[in-house]
Amino acid sequence: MPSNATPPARRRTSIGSRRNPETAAAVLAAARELLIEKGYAGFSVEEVARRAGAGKPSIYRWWPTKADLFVTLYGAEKTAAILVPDLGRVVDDLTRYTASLWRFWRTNPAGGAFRGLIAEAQTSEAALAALRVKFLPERLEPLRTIFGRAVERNDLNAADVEDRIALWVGFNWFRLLTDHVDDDVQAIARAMEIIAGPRASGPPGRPRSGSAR
Amino acid sequence: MPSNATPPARRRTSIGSRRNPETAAAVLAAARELLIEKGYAGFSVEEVARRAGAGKPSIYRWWPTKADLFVTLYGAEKTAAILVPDLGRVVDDLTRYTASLWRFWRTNPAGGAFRGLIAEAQTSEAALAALRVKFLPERLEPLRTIFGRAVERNDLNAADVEDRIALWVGFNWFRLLTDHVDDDVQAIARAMEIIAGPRASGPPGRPRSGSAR
Amino acid sequence: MPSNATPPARRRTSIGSRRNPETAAAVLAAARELLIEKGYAGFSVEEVARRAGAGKPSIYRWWPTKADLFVTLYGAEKTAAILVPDLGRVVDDLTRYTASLWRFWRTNPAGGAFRGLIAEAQTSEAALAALRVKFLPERLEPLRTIFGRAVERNDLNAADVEDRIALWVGFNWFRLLTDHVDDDVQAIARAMEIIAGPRASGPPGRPRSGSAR
Amino acid sequence: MPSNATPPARRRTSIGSRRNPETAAAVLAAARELLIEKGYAGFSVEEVARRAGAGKPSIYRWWPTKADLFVTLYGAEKTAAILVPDLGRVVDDLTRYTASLWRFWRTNPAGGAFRGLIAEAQTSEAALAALRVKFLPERLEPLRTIFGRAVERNDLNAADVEDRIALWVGFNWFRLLTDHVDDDVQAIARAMEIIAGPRASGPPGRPRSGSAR
DNA sequence: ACGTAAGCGAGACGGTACGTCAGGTCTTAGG
DNA sequence: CCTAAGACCTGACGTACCGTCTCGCTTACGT
Repeated sequence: MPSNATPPARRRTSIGSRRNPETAAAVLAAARELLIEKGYAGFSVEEVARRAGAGKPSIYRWWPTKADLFVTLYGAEKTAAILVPDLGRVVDDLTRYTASLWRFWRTNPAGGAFRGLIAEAQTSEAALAALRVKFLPERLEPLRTIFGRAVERNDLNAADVEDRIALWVGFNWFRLLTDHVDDDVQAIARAMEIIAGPRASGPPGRPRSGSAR
Repeated sequence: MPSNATPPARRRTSIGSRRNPETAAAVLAAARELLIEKGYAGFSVEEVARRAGAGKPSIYRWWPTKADLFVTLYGAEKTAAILVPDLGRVVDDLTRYTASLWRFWRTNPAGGAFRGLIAEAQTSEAALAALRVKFLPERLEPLRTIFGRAVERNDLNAADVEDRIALWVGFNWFRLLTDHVDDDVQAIARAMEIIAGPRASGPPGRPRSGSAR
Repeated sequence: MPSNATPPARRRTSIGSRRNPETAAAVLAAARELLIEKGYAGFSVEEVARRAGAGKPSIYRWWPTKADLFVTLYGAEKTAAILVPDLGRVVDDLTRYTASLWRFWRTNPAGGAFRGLIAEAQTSEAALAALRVKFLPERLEPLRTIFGRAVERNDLNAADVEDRIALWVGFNWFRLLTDHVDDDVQAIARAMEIIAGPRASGPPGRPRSGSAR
Repeated sequence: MPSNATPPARRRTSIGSRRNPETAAAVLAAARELLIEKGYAGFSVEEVARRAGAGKPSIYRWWPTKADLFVTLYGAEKTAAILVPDLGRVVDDLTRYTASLWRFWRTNPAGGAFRGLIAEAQTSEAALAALRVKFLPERLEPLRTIFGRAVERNDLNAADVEDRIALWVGFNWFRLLTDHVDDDVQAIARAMEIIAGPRASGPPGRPRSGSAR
């Protein structure tokens, strides 16, 4: 995608009654830049339109919600970004994947886009729906893959997976939303060891032995 | 303080050169109601001022940021709300405490206030700082108590506590921000069992023996 | 022409390299209906195209200006609508003709079309020219006929006619533009008696013999 | 009123909870200029706000409708503009007053404002109401004065006045809306002679004694 | 008989303006 | 010196139309 965004943007003209991919690209490029420059605060559809040399209605035609724009933006960045590791041990996979994800969040506008999406979801019902229905299921695929392998290896109980995924997501959100997605791999690893660890079950008072799985 | 908030609010006048506690109360009451009625979306300082029969500047004088208002509001609600259970087993304590917290979030404006604070923190550096410095440490005291007891009982390693707290916080945020703070105690318990469970450590390929701590 | 306009409109396709009269008819029918339904306010080319099942460019091809559309529309309605009365007395002719015209304006889209044309002329130089050059002269023919007969009868001076026509036009516009084209024939008659009456001339101070009471 | 309008407009600061007259003045000045520069076409609240260095909401607060803005604008110009002549003969008074009015329309933005008001009334019900209720009655006072004197002199029948006023208004609108408010006093005088002349009444077929030329 | 030229529905596009909403600042008047 | 009140600027929101443009189709006409 050419960086034809910020200056008034070379004149694009309509290509008729089908969507103009150049326009879409220009909008996304402008949104990307804006996110880098100003973060989620200071992000506005108005400004995106200005930079992209697009009309606001053209943006609203394709992204009826700011959230939709963030989703697309995030998707565009994520494409071909993070490999799902397969190191034979679930904690290692989780740690590496999480560390990669955080690096991605730190170095791309994606992190900002995601923060924006979550913030938006607090304000708009539509954004919340987008987050829950369109975004999360798709983005959690890698996690399911990693945990799925662990289940196949009999390292984890299949019934646990959703709970562990919820913990993983929460951990990541917490760090992202408090702007703490650093590169402390040790800290990540420690959290992952708990997420992937055995349950603390058994009779009260005795935290149990031979626990999980 | 009388609940004189929502209707045009009985006329308050200045009480001279000292802060008028009635005004502060009316503002908080109005904010409270608004949060209950419409949630964080649909919350605006403008509307609070309208309901409280106060001027916006009066609000901004005492709560320079929306986030400050949320902090006060959340604090006012939480006070004297949730007991820290002591059932002798960390999972049980966590489960009960979490369930209580979620009920609190569902039934008080507190949930909305907290969502608002987090959302605000994505936009404003000041709010983020407030969230991290003033808010979180204070609100996590109960958790430290619960985990502290477990450490004393030798059920958990002291070095783990911060990691487990982070997981617990993330889990709660995730649920809150996706509007999923239901009363499924089973689900809570399952998550808590993982949070309080042993680590998955040990040599690669061997998911651990004699695991946690 | 079938009244196939408002519902999505039976599919018309091109009839080759000549103008498709069905399309023109559908556009005019849709414009007609829209004007009846909503009046000039609420009239938009967009909506006409929607109702006619026509493309906007097809409309702009044949009516480069909204004003042109109104002109056509008004012309189409007026055709074969109002007879020029010949009652032997100019006031009676004027009164009857004016009353007929107002009824026509009330019951046809014509009134809306004319209001639209005048309004458009305030915005567009082209529309103003159309109004002055194409429209007015043609539409005033009946008036010239009526006054012409009066001149032949020696009831009026030929030199007066244009002035009286201007007064008549103004009176009608005033009523149309303030949405007051009612059916109060008495009021019309009174105005016509003045328009067709003798001039108030004579030396200053002496309003002239036999004059106004 | 200083011409402090077009450049971003020297920074005005609020004077507290009472309307800022500087703002009102700046808005009106900007509107005035815009009307002169571009006429009614090309007039937009947006542009007025831009030039006045005012926020759109500030404008809408005080002039809820574009029409209201035109009314104020017209009023501001008219103030101290046209004297009501008293020459002893109604035709002379009308002619002189009308000629003055047209000159005023030609040389001030007022003409544009009035055209805008009328055009607006075709589009918005509110504007139409403003035109009929607020504007016209007030602006026709001079006419009532002139005709009132004629009635007192027994030159005219009191019952005629409203009809003659309607004709006068229509004549003026016609000329204004077709951009024909020239300075042909002869033409004005001829029209006024008819407006102020005797009625053409009497038995059908006999246009009444002493009548038309 | 067939290529070309035009008309057509469709609808995306860049724009401009609309009227509204909220944020946060400022000033007044008064206690 | 604080307070209530609300005007103010700013800037974004999402919507409605404007008039232009291009597509891909269909048809009639001229060769």
